[in-house]
Amino acid sequence: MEAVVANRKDQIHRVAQNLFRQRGFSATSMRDLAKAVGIEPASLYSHIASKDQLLQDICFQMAQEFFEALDQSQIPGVKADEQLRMAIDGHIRIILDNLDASAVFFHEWRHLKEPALTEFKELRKQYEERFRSIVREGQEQGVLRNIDEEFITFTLFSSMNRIFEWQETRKEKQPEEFSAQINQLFLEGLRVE
Amino acid sequence: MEAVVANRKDQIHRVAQNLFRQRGFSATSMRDLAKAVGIEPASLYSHIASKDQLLQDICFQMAQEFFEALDQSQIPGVKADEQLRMAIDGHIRIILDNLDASAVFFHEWRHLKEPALTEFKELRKQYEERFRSIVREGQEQGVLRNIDEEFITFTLFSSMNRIFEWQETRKEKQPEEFSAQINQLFLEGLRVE
DNA sequence: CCTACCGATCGGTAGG
DNA sequence: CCTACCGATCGGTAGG
Repeated sequence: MEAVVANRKDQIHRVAQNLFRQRGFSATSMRDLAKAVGIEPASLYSHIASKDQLLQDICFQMAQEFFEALDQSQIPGVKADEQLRMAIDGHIRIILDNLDASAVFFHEWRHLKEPALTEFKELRKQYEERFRSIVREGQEQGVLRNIDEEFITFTLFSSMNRIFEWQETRKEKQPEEFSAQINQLFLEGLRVE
Repeated sequence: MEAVVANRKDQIHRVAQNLFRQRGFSATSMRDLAKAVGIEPASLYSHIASKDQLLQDICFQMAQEFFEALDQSQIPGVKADEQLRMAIDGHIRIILDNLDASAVFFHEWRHLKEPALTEFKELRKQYEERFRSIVREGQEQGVLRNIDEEFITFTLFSSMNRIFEWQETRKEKQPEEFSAQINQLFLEGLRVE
């Protein structure tokens, strides 16, 4: 029975990620969610604590995925431009592997309740700071151009974090090519020649 | 009395833009809006037709602003790279002049009801196509590098359309510098040397 | 996992 | 622009 409960919980999470992405967190009711899962609304609460907790789980699970990918891409002794390339690859891979959850992560985090909201913002700040410090390192090593690293990182995240929207507008292009093209644009544009 | 009504209507629009930005369209109630304006909820309907109409007005007014700025930046006989620079300048200026409305435009358009939703997507598609055609022109003229113009335009919009979030995270930097830096990144990165 | 149900809140209208 | 109010829907609980 434990296995069934675990599967149902996973199913609820998957369906919730999809609905929250399509309609937004606030515009998705627990009745919508229950119907899409195929059970009565009240039955959801055998598997999850609350709608708020559901959003919290989705956002913090994604945060963990991003941090783990970043940890793996930071190998000591590797030049900063290569570290940046690997960090970009990892970040984009996590998004592509979790399209619905990523959309919720980037669009719906505002609806987190305190103290989760403050903690979320803090984690995001730390994550972005690690990218900024790689850029700074690259500038100190002389392998990256000396453009304001606050701006570069902000723009880099802007570009990466909307990849999940690509499919919503156009489908001819494989999203996998994104990583290579983002890297080309930012690294060829930034690398000292 | 007409003047008073017009002012009140403008005030409702401004307050709504701010609330929809902060809390999202679905999570903002007409009671929240009325309270922030300083009148009773029912009194809102002397000035606006519905909550849906309010969102629709905000989104389509912004769409018009963007198109007008683009029209003004397209001067015949000007080289495509310079036209792109002016189009970027205009787009970013509209965002900076309408921070709350821009945030609603970019985040809350999903909640538009049909047929407005379809019309909105169509307008956005047309607008983006005009940028893509400037990039293509630049490539044909040999002044812009031959990187996939779908990708370039998508990434360019990703970078420009999140400028309104800059102040939410950091305040040290003037948003006005953005236009120059986006242009530097994309045009120096793209321009044939 | 269901039936039955709660109090709260929603967008909006009637009538003045 | 207000008072009074409508039907619908919300997240969630009790009890089995």
